[in-house]
Amino acid sequence: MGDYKPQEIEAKWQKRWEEHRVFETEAELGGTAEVEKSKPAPSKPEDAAPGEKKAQAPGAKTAPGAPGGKTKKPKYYVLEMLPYPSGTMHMGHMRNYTIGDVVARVKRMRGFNVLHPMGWDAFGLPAENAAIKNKTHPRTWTNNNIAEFQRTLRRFGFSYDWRREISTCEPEYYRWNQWFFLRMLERGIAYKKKSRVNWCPKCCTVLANEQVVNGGYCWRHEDTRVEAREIEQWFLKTTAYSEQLLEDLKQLEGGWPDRVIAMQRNWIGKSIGVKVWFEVASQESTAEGGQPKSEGKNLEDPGAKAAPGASKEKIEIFTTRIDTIYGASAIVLAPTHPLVGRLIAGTPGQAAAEKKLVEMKVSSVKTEDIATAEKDGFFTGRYAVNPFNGEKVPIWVGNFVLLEYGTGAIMAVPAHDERDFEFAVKFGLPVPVVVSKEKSFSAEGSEKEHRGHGEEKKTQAPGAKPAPGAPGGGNPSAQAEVPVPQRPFTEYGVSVNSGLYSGLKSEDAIERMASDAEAEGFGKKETIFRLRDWGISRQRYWGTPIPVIYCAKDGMVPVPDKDLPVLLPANPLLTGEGESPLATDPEFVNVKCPNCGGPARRESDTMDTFVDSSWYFYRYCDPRNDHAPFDPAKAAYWFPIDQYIGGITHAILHLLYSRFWCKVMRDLGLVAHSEPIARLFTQGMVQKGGVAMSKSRGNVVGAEEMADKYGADTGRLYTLFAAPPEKDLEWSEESIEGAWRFLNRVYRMVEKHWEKATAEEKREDNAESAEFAERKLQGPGAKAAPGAPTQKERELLRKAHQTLRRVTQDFEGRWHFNSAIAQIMELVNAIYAAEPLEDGVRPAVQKEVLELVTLMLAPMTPHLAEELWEMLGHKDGLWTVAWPAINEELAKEDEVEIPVQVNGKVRGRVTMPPGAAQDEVVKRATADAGVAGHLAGKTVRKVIFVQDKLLNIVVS
RNA sequence: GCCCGGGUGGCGGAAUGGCAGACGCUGAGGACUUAAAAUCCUCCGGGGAUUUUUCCUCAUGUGGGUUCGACUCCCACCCCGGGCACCA
Repeated sequence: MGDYKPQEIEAKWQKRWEEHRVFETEAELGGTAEVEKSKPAPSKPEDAAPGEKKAQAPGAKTAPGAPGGKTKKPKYYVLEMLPYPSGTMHMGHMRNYTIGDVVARVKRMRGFNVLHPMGWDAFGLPAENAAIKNKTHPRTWTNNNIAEFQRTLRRFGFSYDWRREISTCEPEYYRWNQWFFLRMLERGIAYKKKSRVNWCPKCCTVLANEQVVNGGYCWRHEDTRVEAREIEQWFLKTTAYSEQLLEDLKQLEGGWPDRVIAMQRNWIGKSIGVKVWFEVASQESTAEGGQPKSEGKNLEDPGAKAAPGASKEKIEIFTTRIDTIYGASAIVLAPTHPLVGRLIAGTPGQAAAEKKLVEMKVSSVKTEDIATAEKDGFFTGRYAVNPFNGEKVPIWVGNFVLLEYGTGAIMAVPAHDERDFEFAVKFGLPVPVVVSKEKSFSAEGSEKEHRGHGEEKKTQAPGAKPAPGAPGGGNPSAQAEVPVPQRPFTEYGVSVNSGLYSGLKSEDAIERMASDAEAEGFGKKETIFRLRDWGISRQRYWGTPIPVIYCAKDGMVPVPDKDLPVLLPANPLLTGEGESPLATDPEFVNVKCPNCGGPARRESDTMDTFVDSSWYFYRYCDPRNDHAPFDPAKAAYWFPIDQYIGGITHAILHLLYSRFWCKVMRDLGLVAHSEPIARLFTQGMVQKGGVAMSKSRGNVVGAEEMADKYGADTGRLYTLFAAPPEKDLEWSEESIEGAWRFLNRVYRMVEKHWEKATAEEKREDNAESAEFAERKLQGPGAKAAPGAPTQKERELLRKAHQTLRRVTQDFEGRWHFNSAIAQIMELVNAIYAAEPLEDGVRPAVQKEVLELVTLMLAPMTPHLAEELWEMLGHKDGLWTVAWPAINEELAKEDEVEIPVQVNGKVRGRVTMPPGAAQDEVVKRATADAGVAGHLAGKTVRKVIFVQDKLLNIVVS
């Protein structure tokens, strides 16, 4: 007799699991041993490499990957997101891995060949920064952290196949990043371009757009504003897959949380519209006084004719609402638009415009302001011609137009766009209405066929003075036939004041006008995406070197496959400032050209670490392959991932890049599928004091300290019980005490009965142990104890099997681990309530009930469950036992209590055998005094009867 | 502004059309103990009636609706959290 000592129990079973290689996958393909034969992960300074120590454990079962041992089990791939080994493991990690581990263990008990691997997202800035600070090597820092993190993971008994461990900073891994890069380079998916980039002065490196958060701050340093710089960068053409990335989201519906799909869709940002070219009117024409020409779609501008030598600039705009083009009262260019300089050259206001432009360019860098900034802009002094009606519209520059999106130029339609309306109000541009909500109005408006007079309908924005560029200003007789809108009307309606198109519904107008624009040669239907290409260049040391060489003679030359991997130099000079550390290392940089053998220079950028995590889950299928990233046959067996589990923080970046990578691999012929992850689960955060745990807030609870205090099983149980897994979890010391008490209560319960139960049972049946396990696999039919069961036995067995039914459901379907635990607690309470068990419950039944409790707890508190299983007299580990089958016969109720309602209020209860017919229930119910009282003197209108559930008598 | 979540006792939460508050925490009381801890047992949403057993009534953010019956479904609104945001 002793107490529950989690530390002892946990160490004992972890050792045994390892000896018996319990968590290793079975061979997915016939033939060779899969993982063992290959080399262990190299260059781990202290930690013994995985795969070594279990070579010949005494009493080990046949190696799962033994030759010819192809498994017949169905596969199941469950994966938690690759951790960055930042040192200590906190409760957020712990919760993530606990959920995954329960799933993995349940699936194993249900007869699946489970792949449940773990590895390290080992490249990245913190290692480099720590190395600079502590004057160590990033590899040393990283590997120390990995060792620490791994020790903690093992302490929690997570059921990983450690043979498959990978670390992305090892050349054996990152050489395949380089290999993929070269394949992408061959296909034009990887390319280099000069671009304005986000520069974090703290990281001293370039950030991806996605890494810029909160409107202009570094995602790592939320207090540091990102600056803009122009640098040559490597990009991966994610935009080549925009349409597929969007389209294939449909495949994920049902398997992924709706909000993640929504966020991805939002991020990709598809817009269907039209590009339209507006010709720029010559300056002479502008000087003429700007009387617009009204020859319909003949675009020849008189000014342009008058000066045939003048170049005809065209401004390309993009719009999703071409139906509003008759309401365009300006063209607005981004301040950084390349045409701006040429347009203002030679205009009277050139000097002022240039000054203004500089101001706007500076302020637009401060992205923080953009969201809240007031609309700003200026008139260039030039006009463009609306190709639909030949009308001249002023060309403006506006701070709200982004060069990066669309064409960097828009047509401003104030009457039908919020943003344009705001701009027009501020600068006094006209607000011509060209879409009406009502049909009758449109008929009226479309009567004037001479489009050239469209401007007569234009009205000044309320309270605004005519702007210099407002054509309405040149027409003093303009009068408001159409009321000045107070708000822009942005919905679809019916076109008005739109020439030939007046009277059309917006949908039809868009279609017709787009087609006409194409036919006339001044427009093109176009779909644009918000998604940008993925900038992967980083000017840092601790990442994958980009395998490219620059030769004075041959230009850019890819590193040949045979020369991979391009290794990181062993001893970099890390300062954290200035140029990339690789660029200043002559041994790394100076290289012979692979083509001509002449002197050349190596690329010194390294890759974004999101590259590492975009395909790592394929490597787990074949982690030691040294001639390919993985064997396609193995990936075909394991993929797609059946269940991926991680934080919502990766809803966009990591998952989008992973989806992109998969499609590239598909096009390379490596995989046949288009989506790598069939099901995604995003667990909630662990909070303390209502906020996420973080070092800066100082509210972190370490996994290690919790294991010290209560043991791993209590920690696991607590995180599962305290909240449903998708919701945030508020850390509570009191609640964890509750979990601890419960496990002690279970332990005491089993301890009290095991000795007697097993001893007596041996007399009855000394082959019980083996047979029990066998029976579990065969399904229902608890071994009938000789003689008729007692009432107490029936009740206990019923409760046990009912619990099993609910717990099975909670594990399989909804992942309501908290209510599964609540059910088991109820069962344990029922067993306590039935004490003394000796009184009326035979040992075999005692044992059956206790075994069910143990088996149901096994996925959640595996160490304790193993210990209890052993206490209950089993020689073979619990890991050999299948999930128990529900015995519906035993679970069935003898009688049910049916609430009886009168007019929907419970007025009594009757106890009936299950399946009792309505007549009988009504008969019994009306005999009930409480019910009868409410029926007296009333007429029964209706009787609602739900078998075994409820009776409702409606009276009046 | 747009798009997602969410709102139930002192607290975490359960119930997805059928007895609201399972299970746990906290709190109160009792048993055991010289005592404490641990353990075991009982009670614990508000209001009211009743000596007690018990009964009535209100209650799942607010207001409507559908239904014999609504935490659950529908409409409108309020509040909280998250994501996106001059996206043309």
